[in-house]
Parts: sequence; structure tokens; C-alpha cells
Amino acid sequence: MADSPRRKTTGLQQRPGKRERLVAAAIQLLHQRGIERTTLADIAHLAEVPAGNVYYYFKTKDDVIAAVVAAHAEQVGSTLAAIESRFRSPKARLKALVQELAGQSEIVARYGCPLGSLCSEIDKRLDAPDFAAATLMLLIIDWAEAQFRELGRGTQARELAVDLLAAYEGSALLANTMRDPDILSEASRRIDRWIDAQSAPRTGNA
Amino acid sequence: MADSPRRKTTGLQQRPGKRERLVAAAIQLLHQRGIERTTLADIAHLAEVPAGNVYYYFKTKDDVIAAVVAAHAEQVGSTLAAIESRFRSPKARLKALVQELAGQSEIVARYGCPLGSLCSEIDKRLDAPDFAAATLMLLIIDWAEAQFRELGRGTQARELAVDLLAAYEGSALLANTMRDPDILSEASRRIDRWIDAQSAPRTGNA
DNA sequence: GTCTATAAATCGATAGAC
DNA sequence: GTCTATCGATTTATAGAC
Repeated sequence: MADSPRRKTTGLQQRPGKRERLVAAAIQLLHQRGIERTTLADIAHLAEVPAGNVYYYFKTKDDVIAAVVAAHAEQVGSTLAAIESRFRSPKARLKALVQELAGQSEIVARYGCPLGSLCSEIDKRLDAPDFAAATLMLLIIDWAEAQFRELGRGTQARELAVDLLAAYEGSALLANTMRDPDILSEASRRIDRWIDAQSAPRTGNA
Repeated sequence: MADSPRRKTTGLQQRPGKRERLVAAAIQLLHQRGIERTTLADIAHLAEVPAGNVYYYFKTKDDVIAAVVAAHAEQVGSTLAAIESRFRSPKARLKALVQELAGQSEIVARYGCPLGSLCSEIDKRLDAPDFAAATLMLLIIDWAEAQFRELGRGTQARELAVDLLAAYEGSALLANTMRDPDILSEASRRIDRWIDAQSAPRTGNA
């Protein structure tokens, strides 16, 4: 838990542990308490970093949020890459994505979807256009779209991809609101069957 | 805009306008800015009520939120009742519900679903079990479940109802994140076709 | 480079004047 | 019953000591 792998104390990089710990703590607290109810002091405390020191690594709270979004994006990207290398067929890949998303139903039922609730809260924060929060969702949608296209559903690939993610995000919202993990588990099974039904360009339902 | 229909100045009811205006202002601001970024001063200002006076009508900010939830619940209830009296078949009723939900796609794309974002934010506020926020979603789910049951889908009625609302809420979240009203419009059309496909106990897809 | 003390601003809530 | 002035607690952010 302490800063074990310390890079040279007087080097130009101070990344061995503190910045990473701050981001990890921010990811957790932003998910559990939400953006507005998480203070920088909370994040520093969980990361075991002195309170006011956060401003050495991040200029503002928005910068911390941006770092959290970037970390999520990286995690999503590597997860999708891992699925792609582990599974060959588009259907297996899409099912693996659903499995991954609905994996921690208890946590989602308690705190909501980490990505969905984050996007929802970021929207309320900025008057300016965006914050790259949409990128998180686009990463998943673009990837799913490619799978549906490979499945032979070229013309509807994008709509199917949006529907897939929407089905999950909506189920996550309801599971969270009602504190019921089963809602997410049932949704996961249903989406799996739906993926199975998607094949030839004209036999599946829209 | 001023308090025109004033009930007796010294009566035991002070409900002619101010409390209602405060709730209406709170509904609007909680939707647009979110709970945590809406101050009681903002609400009072929009309602054209003196700043500190909010505490005469509501004991705490949580009480204001509870009043907003109650107002939403009433609005949802009367909307469902209106649909029920206007349409006879379950399918027409379910489609009318979708029409109603996806009605203001521009506003939803800008600020999210008024109900969904509210539930999401309330979850982050309370450590205690709940805040009757789930009631909002349950109102709609229970009603939709009754329609599906009348449609002859007794055994799966509840799951179908949850799926229906989840599909909308997920689409609303994505539409909001990407600031794209078309996502909600397309989802509305897709759900309509899905409702059409739901009929006999064994012909529809799960 | 690292951390403490504190400034500056904001908000929920209260006391009490009218 | 209606409204104003203000308190007290937080919280972001900064200045500057070590």
C-alpha cells in the first residue's frame, strides 16, 4: 500500500505510485459517491496522499475527472482487445462483452454502471460541449458495430450496437434504482439470446 | 407570475402559488443542472420567491427533492391513467407510453431523462435504503406489466415490462451522453416494432 | 519536489425582525 | 405568516514552508 517501487526521488517523473493511486481512488469514489459528493480530500485520503498535495498532480478537480475518464477509456480499450484476441466469432465476442459488462451485478446494483453514471454526471457539469465522456460509450459502440458488420448485418450494424449498449445501460439504471442485481442478470441472459438471434441480414428481428 | 390567486392572507393554507412554484422550479432545475449543482437559492430565484423563504415551505433540501419525486409520481400516474382511458388495446397503450416517454427527444438529449437522471442522482445521495425514487420506475413497470399480461404474456409480463423501460432509459442515457436526439427517436421506432411483435405466448422472441 | 496552512467562495440552515 | 441577515460548515484552490 505504501509507495514501494519509487523511481528516482529527484527525477523528472513522479509517477511510481502517487498519481496512479490518486486516479484509482478517484475512479472508486466517483463511482460510489458520485462526482459532486466526492471531495478532493476524500480522494487524497483513500489514496494515502496528503490532502492538499492533489494539486501537484492535477490542476483542478475537472482534471481529476478527465484523468478518470481517460483511465476508464484505457481499461475499456484493453478489455475489448482482450476479447478480440480470445474469441474469433463476432457472436462470441459480443457475448463476452455482455458478460464483461454485466459481470459485477451486485456492484452495479449498488452504485450503478461505472461508465453510465459517470457520463450522466459529467453531462450536468459542463456547459461547454463535451468532455470526451461520449468517447467512452463510442469506444464500445464502434467495437460492437464492427462485430455486427462482421456478422453480416452491415446496414443495421450501428443501430444494433446502440441498442445493445442501451439495453445494458438501461438495465443497469433500473437495477441500481431498485437495488436488484437480478434485473441485470436477467437482462444479460436476454441480450445473449438476442445476440444468438442476430445472424442473416433478413431473418433477425429489427 | 406574481401571486395572483391568493388565499386568505391569515388562513392556515399558504398554497396558492408559492409552494407550487417552488416545486415546479425545482423540477426544472434538478433536471437541467442536477441535484448537487442546484442550490436552494437557484430554486427560489426561478420561482420568484425570496431566497431564505424556502425553509418556510420545506424543512431541508431533501424535503424539496422528496416533493419533486412526489410531483413526478403524480404526473406519471395521471399520464398512465390518461393513456388507459384513451386507448383500449394493450399494444396501443404501450405504444402510447413509448410515445410519451420519447416525446421530447431534444430535451432528453440535452438533459437526460427527467426520471432516470433523478433516480441516478438520488441513489448517490442516500446511505439509507431508499427515497421512494424506485417508486417512480415501479409505477411505470407495474403498469406496463399489466398491459403485457393482458396481451397474453402472463409468465413473462414483468420481464418484458422491465425490458421495455430499460430500453428507453438506456437510449435516453446514450442520447444524452452523445447529445443526439436521433438515438432516442430510433429507439422509439424500434420499441414500437418490438411491441408489435409481442403477442401470442410462444410466437414472440424473448 | 513534497507537503501544510490557509485563503476565498459557496451553500445549507437558522434566528429573528417585520 | 412572510422575509432578511447571517452563521457555520464545506470545499476548491493557492501561497509558501520544508
